[in-house]
Amino acid sequence: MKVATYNVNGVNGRLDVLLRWLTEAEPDVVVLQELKAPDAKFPVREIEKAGYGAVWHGQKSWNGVAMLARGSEPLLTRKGLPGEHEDEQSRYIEAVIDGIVIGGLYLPNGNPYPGPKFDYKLRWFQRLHSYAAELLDLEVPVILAGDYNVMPTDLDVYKPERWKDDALFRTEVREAFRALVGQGWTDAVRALHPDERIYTFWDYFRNAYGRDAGLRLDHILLSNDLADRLVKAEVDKHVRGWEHTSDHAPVWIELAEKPVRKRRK
DNA sequence: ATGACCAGTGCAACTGGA
Repeated sequence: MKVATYNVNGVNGRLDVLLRWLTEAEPDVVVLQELKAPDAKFPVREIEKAGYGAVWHGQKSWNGVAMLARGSEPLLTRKGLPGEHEDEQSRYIEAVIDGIVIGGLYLPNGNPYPGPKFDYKLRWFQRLHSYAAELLDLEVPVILAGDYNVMPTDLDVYKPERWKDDALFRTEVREAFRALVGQGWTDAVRALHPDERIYTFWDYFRNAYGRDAGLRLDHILLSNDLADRLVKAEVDKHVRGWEHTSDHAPVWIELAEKPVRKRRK
């Protein structure tokens, strides 16, 4: 089973790029972020034509998340995170596919630091932390994938010192990510590539992609039983080099049918 | 330190992104 996360940066504006990648990569499940479209403008017809069932949680102009399943309909279980009733930003969607609970998320950017947007990011992180713990308590296979808008360590940034006061790299935010993973999640890409510089985002400015001045922002977290089934975790970096493309590249994992590794600890 | 590039909205020139 191949599960991917992709910040498309406009699902309609870049529909050609999304469909091209779906055809090429053939993922079984995809969580999408930054739809930048209200519910009524989600391109369900084109996505179904490509062979995918879909659920989505849109919003006018900004944010927006979706989940696609190849050859089936995701069973929607949640839109939005609990804990802040007045939160109107579409940043979380959850569905069950093949017996796996899959959460697709788009964590707030949080810039500029300091300020209300940064505070909202930390609150959102705290809500995710609480809800993620509830998911683990269910003792079913769970994936939390998406654009976390955090580089977890120095290895995930082309030039760490330049980013230390940015909302994507502030100590509080890295600490929040570390605490989340510490609940018992596995960062799939890092688990299989512990020492590699791997990026998932390259700025449109300053020829960032050409210089490989990237950031690792998109992560796939696995509950323990799924971590045991992890066989591959990669970034489709070449997609960032396509014409008219998103500033993020798709990230994906391959899960075996049965456990392939021993439980750590 | 700044600005470089994008999409969306809506028709000029902003906001938000990271």
